Amino acid sequence: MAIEYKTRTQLVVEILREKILSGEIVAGQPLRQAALAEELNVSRIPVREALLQLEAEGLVSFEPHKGASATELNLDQVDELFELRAMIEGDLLAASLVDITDEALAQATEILANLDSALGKENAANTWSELNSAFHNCLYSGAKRPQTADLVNILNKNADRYIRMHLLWAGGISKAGPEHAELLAFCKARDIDKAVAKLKQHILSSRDEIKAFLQQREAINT
Amino acid sequence: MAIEYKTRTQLVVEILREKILSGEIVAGQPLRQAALAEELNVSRIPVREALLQLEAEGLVSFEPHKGASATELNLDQVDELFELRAMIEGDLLAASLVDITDEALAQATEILANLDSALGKENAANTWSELNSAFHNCLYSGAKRPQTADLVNILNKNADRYIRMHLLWAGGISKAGPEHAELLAFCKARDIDKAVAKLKQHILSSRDEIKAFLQQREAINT
DNA sequence: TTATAATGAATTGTATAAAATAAGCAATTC
DNA sequence: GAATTGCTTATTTTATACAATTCATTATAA
Repeated sequence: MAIEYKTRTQLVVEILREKILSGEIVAGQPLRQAALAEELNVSRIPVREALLQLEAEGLVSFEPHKGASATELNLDQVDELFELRAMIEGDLLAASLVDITDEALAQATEILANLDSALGKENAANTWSELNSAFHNCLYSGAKRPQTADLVNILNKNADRYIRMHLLWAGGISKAGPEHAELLAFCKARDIDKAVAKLKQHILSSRDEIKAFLQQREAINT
Repeated sequence: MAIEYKTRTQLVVEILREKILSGEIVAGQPLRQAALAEELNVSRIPVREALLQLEAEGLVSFEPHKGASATELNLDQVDELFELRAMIEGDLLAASLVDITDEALAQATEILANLDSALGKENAANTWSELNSAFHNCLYSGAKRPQTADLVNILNKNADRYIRMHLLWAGGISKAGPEHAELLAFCKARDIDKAVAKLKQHILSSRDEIKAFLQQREAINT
């Protein structure tokens, strides 16, 4: 594999994104350009540009002259985000299953095995969310809709923070394991309707668990 | 209304976006930072940051060390874009109609009148696409889904280039006028199913006209 | 006391200069 | 003569320096 040269900006994007998704940078916290630049040993320009990119992804909000901060989604926004995902990913899956390859399905099976075994281990939240994303992308690979796939990935980056938070707190989306297996089974059977229904239900049930958790946390903090 | 102070970056974004949407900057053409900076009388930093923002909107593609260029959509991508729009906007309209206000509908009626009269005049494409966008947003105002609305607006900025191009070339999406009127009528009647069906058909029929135009142009250029 | 204006520190936004990178062309090797 | 290597130049990327803005604090006046 070729060595990938990356610009400082790209590196900073990746570092900051990971810090936000993992919760190291907590929502609402102001992100001072100078402080980040010094911490990462770069100048403020790549930091600024990284923050702009993260704003486009929805992870950061950037107000002119006032600075950036990690965004936080309220309950309504979580609702909106997961419903968007259910709709778009459902459509994408339907398009994909029409001519998905056996290789893709085999790969999904493999990822699923890793996914289950990842739960107990160290750093579970990070690897789990990465594998989860890979599993879903694998199922969508037949769709040949690159723009839609990009959009789904951006939406997932937003959802990811909440999924990880929930993983850390509750040890996982409790129903994800069996749901994934059922979903994959419908896909292998090429039963589009049932697969799409299962996927939507899967996304919306994780939404429900996350919302319940957020509500609980809110209640404690007031 | 208060005067809005804008950063140079924001001004550059607006200028470049308009140039791309209007076709003044043609797709594929490289966008040299130094040249743009001199032309607009700013330094390269705000130009860079503007290009990054436009990349997030999908109007520009930015390759490290190689520079930026206005993106061009091929036929498949146009398909994908308009189908995404049909799905998301259809869902948004359905949610909106549940409790849209009479004021919003009255406003939409007004915009529609302006829209029809805008067609003959000078600069038709620019004002038309602005009013078209306002009309649609008006119909979605009841949904209270700010994130989805943002997403729709980004997708529309991409579609806009093709809509304007088609307007300039063929004098308008031929069926848009009557389709808008029918759509509004269904909305006023709060007939969600028919309104959504009409909206989707409206988006997809404009897709068809645009694709036909693109195909024709492609045939000529080869 | 309250409202308003002035002050200054902290922070962001922009310009310019320096460094890094890529692409094209000439020189060299085989 | 084809392929490779090294240099030149154009361009982007990053650093540093400076200007503009915001926000909190203090001073002033009603």
